Amino acid sequence: MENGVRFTGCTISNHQCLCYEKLTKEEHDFLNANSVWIKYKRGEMICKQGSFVSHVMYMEHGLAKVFVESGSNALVLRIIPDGNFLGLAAISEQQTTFPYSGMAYVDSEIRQVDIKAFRQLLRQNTEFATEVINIMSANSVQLYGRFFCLTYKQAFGRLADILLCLTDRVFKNSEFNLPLTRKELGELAGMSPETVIRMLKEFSEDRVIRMEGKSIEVLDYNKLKQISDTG
Amino acid sequence: MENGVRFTGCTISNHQCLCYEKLTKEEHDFLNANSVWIKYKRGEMICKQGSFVSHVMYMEHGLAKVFVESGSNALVLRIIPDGNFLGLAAISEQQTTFPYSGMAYVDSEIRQVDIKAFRQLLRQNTEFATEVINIMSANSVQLYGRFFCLTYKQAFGRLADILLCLTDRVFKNSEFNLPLTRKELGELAGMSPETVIRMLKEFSEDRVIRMEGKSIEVLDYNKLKQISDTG
DNA sequence: TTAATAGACTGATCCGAATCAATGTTTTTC
DNA sequence: GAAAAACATTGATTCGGATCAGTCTATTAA
Repeated sequence: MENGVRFTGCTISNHQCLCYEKLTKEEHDFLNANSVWIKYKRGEMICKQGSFVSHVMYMEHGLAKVFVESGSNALVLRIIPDGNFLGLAAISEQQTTFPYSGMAYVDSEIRQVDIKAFRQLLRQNTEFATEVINIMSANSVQLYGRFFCLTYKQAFGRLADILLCLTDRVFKNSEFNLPLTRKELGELAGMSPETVIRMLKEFSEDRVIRMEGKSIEVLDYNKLKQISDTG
Repeated sequence: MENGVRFTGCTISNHQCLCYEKLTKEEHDFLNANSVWIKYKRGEMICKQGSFVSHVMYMEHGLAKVFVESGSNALVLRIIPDGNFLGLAAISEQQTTFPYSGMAYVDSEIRQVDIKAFRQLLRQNTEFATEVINIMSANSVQLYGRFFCLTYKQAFGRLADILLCLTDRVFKNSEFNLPLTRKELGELAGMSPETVIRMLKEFSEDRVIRMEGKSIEVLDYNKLKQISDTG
């Protein structure tokens, strides 16, 4: 691949969120005093595109998608596992409304931090601000790759990307029980549910994966990588 | 449109870059002492995806594209007019190489700021850091819209977006002399050069635009907006 | 327990836009 | 100023994947 860069449609930023470690004890207490923790059930909306921003959201544990929608189309920007922010666009003073929606894939617990408190920490603790910049930067780079793949890769390459992302980053296991419908998988890979089904079937027939209802096992990891590269 | 959000494939972030105004006189001098100004001709590479990052780039005057590439495919992330950074991904300590390339559309002058000096200013001046966060945030939001459009809109809608972006934001005039080839226009709108030509011809026949070689005039702005919305 | 509904799957059809091929036109280059 | 190269244009063809329609299956609700 050219320029040492290999793009994938992977939906998870590979940045380890370290910003809380940059806070002093007092700042940490201040943060907690200005936080609430909310539980969401699978399918519940965590934030809604276009609504007013009043807080920053952090995934304590669970799994969620962050997506933009218009009409009947939805595009998943990224998926949020434990220990990540559901996007940080909200920290800009100019951004008064959410530019995306968030929805829980599984039962999840979210920490909401008051936006004013968060911004105050950004102003008073430079290390913290720098770390937040690092996170935003990593998110952007991840999105570039995903953007490229959804624009130029063919369907099977995009689906391979998502399967790799799920094994490598989300479930960290070659076998997993998918908490997503075929339609949701389609939103991730940028294709219709029917195409998802056909592609998965094809992967099964080629012994690249084994599939049984919601359970998926990656049998031939390298082949999947190859499909991702050439697709 | 739902949720008060209207996506366009527009390539320019609508954020006014204010971060230099946040600097003190001394910091400004420090910045200048750590800057060099470089002139690029049309078509010259300003930065190359995958190469080491040593500086932040700021467009003093000119026009450039920032794009990702792999194999023979290129995807324009955004275009950079006067007074904007060519992406800020470089300011993250984790990001040692450029995640994208930059190329001058027209003869341009770029200010290069030493990355260490820039990071120092980020650490010492919180207002400056906050403003940089605002810029990154605006860039992200702009990219979400562009991502959505290139994924879901049809070719004529995407091309309408680009034409609107060129009139409204780049040239700020309903008539302009396009410094881009059809191929470059295609990279912007995410389609092949042939499709660009066919669509432009169709727009001309429908009296939405007037076209004469490199010169384009938008005749029916509202129709173009409508095509952008429904496409 | 049954009805209702959402999701999974299959096959047939259609369409948007890429690709290919060929020609005309403009811009560079020597 | 001629040759070469890059770009613009047009038409024909192909194909990936969406859409549509229908069946089957698994949840969920009454």
